[in-house]
Amino acid sequence: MEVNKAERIVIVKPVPSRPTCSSFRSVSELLAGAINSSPSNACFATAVSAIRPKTVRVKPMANRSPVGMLSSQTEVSSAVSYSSDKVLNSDSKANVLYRPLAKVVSKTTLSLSENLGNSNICHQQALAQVEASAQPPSQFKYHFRSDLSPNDLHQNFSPLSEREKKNEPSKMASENMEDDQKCLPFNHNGDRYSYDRYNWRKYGKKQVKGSDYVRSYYKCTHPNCPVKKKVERSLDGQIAEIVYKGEHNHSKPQPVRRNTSGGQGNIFISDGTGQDTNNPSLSNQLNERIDGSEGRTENQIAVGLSGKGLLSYDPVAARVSKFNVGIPENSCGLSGDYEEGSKKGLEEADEPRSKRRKNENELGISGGEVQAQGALVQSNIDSEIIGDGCHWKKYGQKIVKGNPYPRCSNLNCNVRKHVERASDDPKAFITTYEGKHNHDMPIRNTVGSEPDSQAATSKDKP
DNA sequence: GAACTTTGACCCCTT
DNA sequence: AAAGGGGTCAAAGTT
Repeated sequence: MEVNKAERIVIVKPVPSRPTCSSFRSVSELLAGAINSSPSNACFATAVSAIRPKTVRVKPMANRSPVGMLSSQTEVSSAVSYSSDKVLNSDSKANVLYRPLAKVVSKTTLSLSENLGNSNICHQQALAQVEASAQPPSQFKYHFRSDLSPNDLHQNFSPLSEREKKNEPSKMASENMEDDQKCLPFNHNGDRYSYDRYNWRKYGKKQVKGSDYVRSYYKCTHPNCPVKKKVERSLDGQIAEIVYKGEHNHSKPQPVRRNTSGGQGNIFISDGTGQDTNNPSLSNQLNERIDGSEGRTENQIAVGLSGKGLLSYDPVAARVSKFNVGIPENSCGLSGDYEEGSKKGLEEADEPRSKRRKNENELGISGGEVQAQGALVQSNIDSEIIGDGCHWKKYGQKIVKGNPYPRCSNLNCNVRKHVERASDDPKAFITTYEGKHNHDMPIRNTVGSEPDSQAATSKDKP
């Protein structure tokens, strides 16, 4: 990878602000609405919490970067985000990492995914994004954002098998809440798995100066493992950024395979080939992507994820893949850090931690992974109306310097959307938004679009 | 009582 | 050299 030291690395870190929403609804209402209402319900997005960058933090990283930090800026930058036409070069010090604008998973998508009966859509998308960005980075920084709460997403993407067992809509909300706990990524030892399948222990928490973010510090619980990660979350618990540091000196915790009566796998993907999972292909994907984004020296993974977009693992994921409804184009409610995201959901679920832990122990897959899986319900990128509910017109395309990803810039009103995708994998893509819509979103009635909406914009609408 | 999180304080690095 | 902020520690609190 080519290194351009003349350039500087700049991380633009917007500070989120909440758009006002005249029609607030309770979580249960949202859930109910997501489950029962039609896909075209534009209000869903409105109801979903959203974070929109209000200001930006420009943080020169060159000096502070640990060894190897951002050394593969190419992947990082390109994979994460863009600033207009600035080409983000590898190790470039001039790279600009934009924190993607908050996005909302449209009701349409939720409905669709529900129809598909899987919870992997978002997860796959996340994986795709990660994969797209997961070049051999020494430093990784993923930026995913979503406006869905763990419950929001999870509720709507609950596993098919789970739904099949539940016939009473009125109970779905509460039961799904419970499912959240059941789907916590914990290993058999009770240690908490993150989406990355490592175990983390929180050792610190701080309010990020000059922003609304709260930063949590985690250490890998594996003995002598030097890996740490810090997770930034907005006040409402949404994960804004995850940064990994260090290299694991051990393999990922071995998953415990369990089968429950409901046919819920709750299985962790093995470190190897993934053959011991219900979905080998998926497993491979996960491993590849996860491996590609983690465990590298001084990796900095700022994953734009939705701490709230948690989903339970659905062994039926394979089914989802079959549907492959479309090409993901954005980061829907991702849970790069399942641990973080799930926590919020758990707290909201108001369930005793002891119980949570118990449930957690029964699970092997991280919600983040699942969530990413679920992100695949997307429309084609070149569609005039993309999943974010807005019209987009492709006005350019270029090969990102330093990597093979073509980059498209869609222009609409004041908003630009950059979509980066791997040439060899149409599912691997990174979407970055710039600017703010100055108009209402077109109303769609079609199912099949995806959750690629910009939260604030959507929320401002009635 | 164990395990984990929270939180204030401290240390160190950067500016 | 001083101030400010980030990262870490460790006691207290929570489940």
